Amino acid sequence: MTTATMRIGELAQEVGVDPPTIRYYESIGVLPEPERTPSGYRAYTPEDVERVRFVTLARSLGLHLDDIRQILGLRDRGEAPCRFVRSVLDRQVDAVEERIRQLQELSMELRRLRRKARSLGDMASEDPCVCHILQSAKHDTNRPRKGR
Amino acid sequence: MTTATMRIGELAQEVGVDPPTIRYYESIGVLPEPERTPSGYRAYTPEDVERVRFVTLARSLGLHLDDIRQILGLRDRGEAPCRFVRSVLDRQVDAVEERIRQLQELSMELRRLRRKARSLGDMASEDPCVCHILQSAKHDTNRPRKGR
DNA sequence: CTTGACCTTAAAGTGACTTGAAGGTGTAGG
DNA sequence: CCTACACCTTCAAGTCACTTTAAGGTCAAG
Repeated sequence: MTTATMRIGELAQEVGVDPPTIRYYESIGVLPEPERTPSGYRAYTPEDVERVRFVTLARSLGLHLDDIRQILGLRDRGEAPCRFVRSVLDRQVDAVEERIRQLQELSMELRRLRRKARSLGDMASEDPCVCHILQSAKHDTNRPRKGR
Repeated sequence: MTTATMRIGELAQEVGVDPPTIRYYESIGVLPEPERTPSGYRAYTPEDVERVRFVTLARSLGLHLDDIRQILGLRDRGEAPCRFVRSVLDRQVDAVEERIRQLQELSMELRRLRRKARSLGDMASEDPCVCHILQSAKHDTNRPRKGR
């Protein structure tokens, strides 16, 4: 029995990602180096489809590729990743909810500024300050930088 | 009357950013090239403090440096940036609220998975699938990629 | 005259890709 | 057989908003 293999484009289409993304995952060790056809094309198996699908699923939950690599690494070594997955999930819930709180504060501030902007009309360009609208914002309520 | 100038470290401390950040802003044209002392140190004026403060304020509202550069550019050419600021604000409110919606969906999904993970306990590592917990997630409810 | 805090530049690293250049492969049509 | 054309290959650079590192110059205090 010979296993049916597919090239990178077919795998990509199957899962719904771009071929360069798959090559990128391979380059950082999230996907193993696949077999090659005699002419050097990557030849993927159905298990690879499953693995890439898992990666995109985990990414859509906001997990870092670093965590995903560790989960897959555990599996590859025959260990159940449950304990690790639970801790990642805990961290992720906290991070997402913290981000939501920040964005809700930001949203209120933006709406306040927009209301003010609409009521104010255009300012004279001779005015010395950069922007009356934005400068009436509270400073530093939101300092995220990190976090999806 | 000679204007008191300050070096980059003083400006940075005043506003609460790192010196490299100020040099970065200069390199992308958000800040103009400042005067230099005879030995080559950047010499900033109080107006520069105001300008950097404005940039950090706008950044804390989530505006892109690209938009901020445009706002400052308008001002530099003597035009009032009000109209542009209003359109940026409109876009930003929409973007932030869309992001909040995505994260709220994501948060619910993550909590669902975590509940399941806790009730499930550890799986046998002989199990063929990568991760029962994560694989029970709905696929593709959230495809952000972009957006702070 | 040395120590230490500050400054300079240029380059590389971050995360998760995307885009581009330059070229090889494979197949269908004329 | 030749030529389009879609697909594949690698490597490098671009994205965004910085942060970090390296290698060196300046300046005041002790």
